[in-house]
Amino acid sequence: MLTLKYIQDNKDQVIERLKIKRFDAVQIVDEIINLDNQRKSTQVEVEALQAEMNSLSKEIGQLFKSGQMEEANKAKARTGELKEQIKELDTKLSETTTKLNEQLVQIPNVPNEIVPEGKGEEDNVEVKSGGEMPKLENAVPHWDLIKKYDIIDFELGTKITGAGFPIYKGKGARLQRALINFFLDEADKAGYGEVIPPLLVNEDSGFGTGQLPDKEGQMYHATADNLYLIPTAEVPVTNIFRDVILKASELPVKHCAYSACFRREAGSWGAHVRGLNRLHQFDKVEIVQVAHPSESYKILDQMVEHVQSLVEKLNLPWRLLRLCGGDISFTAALTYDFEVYSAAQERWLEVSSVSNFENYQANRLKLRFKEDGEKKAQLAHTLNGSALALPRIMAALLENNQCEEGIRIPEVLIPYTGFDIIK
RNA sequence: GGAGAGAUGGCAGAGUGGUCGAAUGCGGUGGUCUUGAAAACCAUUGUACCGCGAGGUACCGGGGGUUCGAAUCCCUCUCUCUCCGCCA
Repeated sequence: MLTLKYIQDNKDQVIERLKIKRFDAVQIVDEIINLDNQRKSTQVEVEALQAEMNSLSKEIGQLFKSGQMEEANKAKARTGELKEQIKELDTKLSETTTKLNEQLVQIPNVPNEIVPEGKGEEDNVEVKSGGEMPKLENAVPHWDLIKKYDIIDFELGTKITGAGFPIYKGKGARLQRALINFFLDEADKAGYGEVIPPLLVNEDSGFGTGQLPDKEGQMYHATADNLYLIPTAEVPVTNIFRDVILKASELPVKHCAYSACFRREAGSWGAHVRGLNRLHQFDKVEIVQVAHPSESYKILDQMVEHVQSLVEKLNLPWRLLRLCGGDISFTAALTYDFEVYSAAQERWLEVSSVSNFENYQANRLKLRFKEDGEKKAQLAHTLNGSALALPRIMAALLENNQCEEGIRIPEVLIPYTGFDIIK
């Protein structure tokens, strides 16, 4: 969430910039400022009373000690009213604080200046692109290829779990594992320390990265234990740093993680979601960084370059989009999407989303750092990106590399798969 | 799953109703000494909010209660450890 101070100091700017995210902040910002003023004045009142109570209690203690019972009891009588008042104001204070936080959490992150205006996908701006478009005639879509070569079985997954939980088989499973290992190795080379995080997280973690309370319905919820299945490794990995104060010299912290990801995708089924295009469970390698605020945009570029190197090594035609205000997520300040071209579907598929959250997540996480010699901790910046999400990469690889003999495996993956063609 | 013990500052570990935001040790930081370092010695060392400041308030796992007053007593939740059971 945004910090109160930022909202107070930049009220007009916040309202103006959030228009790009198509969020009308006029009313809520006023309400927040009002609530905070109310909170402050109530707090001042309570604390004055508490101070009085504290000193009175000390007096009483002294009186008892020196045996002045009568005086002591007289003083005790005075505390009753104070107690009442404190209790009343205390309730008011916590109510105000709760309301304030409820409002604060509802304001999206302020987009960076370079976020383009726009309503949705169609207004995203292409920044750059690369790779060669495959020249194929009568390209077969991946959902037919996987049947032909028996490498992924959707029906079997449906039987065992439900739609959107495919079973990878034989060379399909092997290719999946090859991609995971390739992505992890590349991340390792780029200096990202690997972690294997839990796949279920508690409520605090869901809140820390912004999935809760906003996107509650998007996550699978294990209600018996009140745990959520992670929609992305971003959640557990970023939450490593919840309530942490780092040294400035430790920044940036770089992590990567492979995990299965679980998404309910409620209400989002329809056209364009055949085959591997949209799943309830999928694999992804995620990269996460905690950065110094002065460096976070430089680091965002580095992360984009890292992802670019991956799609290039896989020989996939790619393009990089800067998300417009209408398409960028609630918590991000700036997001780049990578898309790869899928030859048979003749469309671009999103395979990575790389974002700078500035201090929006850090403020929820209480993730701070201290400058050398400084006493005051300040909020760090968090960033993350997919590097990469597997299913659509798989889809594009299968479709783009199909030929008479079978499906050719990209050079870089052969050491991982142990075969160079699926036939 | 059953029984018991526990949760205190970066760490270890005192503190069982007031003088406790909290002893002591270690660690960290600054300094003295030294050619430099180590050792020793001295000082300093939690977070947040309010206030221009002096200062005030809150926090001893979370929440609630008793009391004029709670780290300390009571209830409850979570977590950790030990033993038993089950188990990859």
